[in-house]
Amino acid sequence: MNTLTRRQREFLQREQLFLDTARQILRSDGAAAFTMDRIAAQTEYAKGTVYKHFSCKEDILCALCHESLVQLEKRFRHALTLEGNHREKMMTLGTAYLLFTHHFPEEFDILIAVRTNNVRQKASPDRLQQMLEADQRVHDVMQSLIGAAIAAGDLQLQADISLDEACFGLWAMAFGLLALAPVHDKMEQHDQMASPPLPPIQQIMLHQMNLLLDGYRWHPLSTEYDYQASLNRILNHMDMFQ
Amino acid sequence: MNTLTRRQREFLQREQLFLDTARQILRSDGAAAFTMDRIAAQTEYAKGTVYKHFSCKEDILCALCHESLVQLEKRFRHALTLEGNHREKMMTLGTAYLLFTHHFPEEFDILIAVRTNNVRQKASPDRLQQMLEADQRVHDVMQSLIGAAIAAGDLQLQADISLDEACFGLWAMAFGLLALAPVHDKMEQHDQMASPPLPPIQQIMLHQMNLLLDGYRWHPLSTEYDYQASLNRILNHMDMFQ
DNA sequence: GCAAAATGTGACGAATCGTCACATAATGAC
DNA sequence: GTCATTATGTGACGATTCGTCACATTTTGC
Repeated sequence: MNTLTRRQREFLQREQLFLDTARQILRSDGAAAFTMDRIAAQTEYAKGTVYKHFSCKEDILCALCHESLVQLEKRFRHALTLEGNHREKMMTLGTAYLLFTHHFPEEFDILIAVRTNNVRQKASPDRLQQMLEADQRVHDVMQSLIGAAIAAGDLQLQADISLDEACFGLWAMAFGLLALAPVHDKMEQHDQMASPPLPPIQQIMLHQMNLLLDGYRWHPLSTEYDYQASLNRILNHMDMFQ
Repeated sequence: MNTLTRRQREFLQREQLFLDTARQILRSDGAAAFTMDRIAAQTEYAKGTVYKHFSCKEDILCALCHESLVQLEKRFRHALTLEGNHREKMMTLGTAYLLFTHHFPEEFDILIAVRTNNVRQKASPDRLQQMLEADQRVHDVMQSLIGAAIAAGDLQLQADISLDEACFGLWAMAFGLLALAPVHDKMEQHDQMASPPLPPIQQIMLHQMNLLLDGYRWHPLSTEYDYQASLNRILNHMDMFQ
């Protein structure tokens, strides 16, 4: 038996409806079309009702971001089930992140926008906290993998680097690559039409992660193992998320 | 003799006044106070006049971003004059970036916001192009350093990694670290009050760059040289920018 | 069946964007 | 110097969107 009353359940359901609608608007018509009125109109509720759930627009953004992070966590957890060594699993995490941002560029835009003070100041503390916790859970998946690699002897962190810091560094690298990739692509296109096309972001990510992980001395090193060859297996493994 | 007429000069001067004012508003009162009306009022021009210069709000953002990138380029060029090996110079670039973002967090917020499609779609193509070019010039500084390191034999890129890609990877790492650092700090604070304080972002950046550059096999490696000891020298060198 | 509490509404004021018809000033031809 | 033409400057305006609130409706508990 459910511990919630019908009304409470309805409330939660409605909240979900608002979020689903908001996300759909964002995906199909972009950030410009993302207005409170539009959400209200499309769900056939009044705007006041939307505000019963969310303190402001940025609050919805944070809620969406929270959901995205949950999605990402799901993908990350699946990524860890890949058959392979720990470093391949780490690469799978990177790939999962990459696929996610490419499939839902608008969502990734939110993940970026949420980094600015402006958004964070407006959103409600509760929602912000929830988001941080989801963020933490994503990190936890990475941490568990790094921990496993250490336990298995594939990796040995330098004394002055904590597990958390290692995790943060890898995360930041992936985020930076994905956030800057679109612009980088554009610059390349403008610069030189005739030159060979830049290796796609996927290739870049493989390279850069290999370099960073080699820096960590995470075995087997890229000189000892053909990670390029793992790529198809990894992509196959993540295929179920389209 | 100036090739511009008085009016053209006045026009440019006024444009600069608008930009300076916009930046000042942003720094002192934050993004929320950043409105076209406010800029017009504070410069004692009419709003229409502002729109004679900028197609929209996002256009100003891009112009500010452009200026910030020019600033950054200046600091980067100074960073290269450090006495030391090439890798220390690269670390100085990272430090310059870090100091810049810490001194002007609002400006960095712009640099982040400008990554989202929403902003890029609204800004005028001209302004966007200008910004990309400034971005490119910053990259060029990095590239020249990497090139010098290669020429000096400190670094040898793998065959499948272009100079441009290497540059992009380093840039992305730094950007990611700096963009995510504030949130990371907050998460740490929430999680565990009693634990030792996280190494500040400066320390993290040193570590992560060391790891990545070790991955590149950029000599001298962090195991062969005490880069921790270089830090003060680097900070001193960049002191002139406060 | 009714009072109190919870929920839902949409008109409203405020803020801001970007435009435009008109005002004012500068320029240059004569 | 005058005047037509061009360039520049203005701020009222319509449109959009945010977030609020007094009131309407529904549900709940008794």
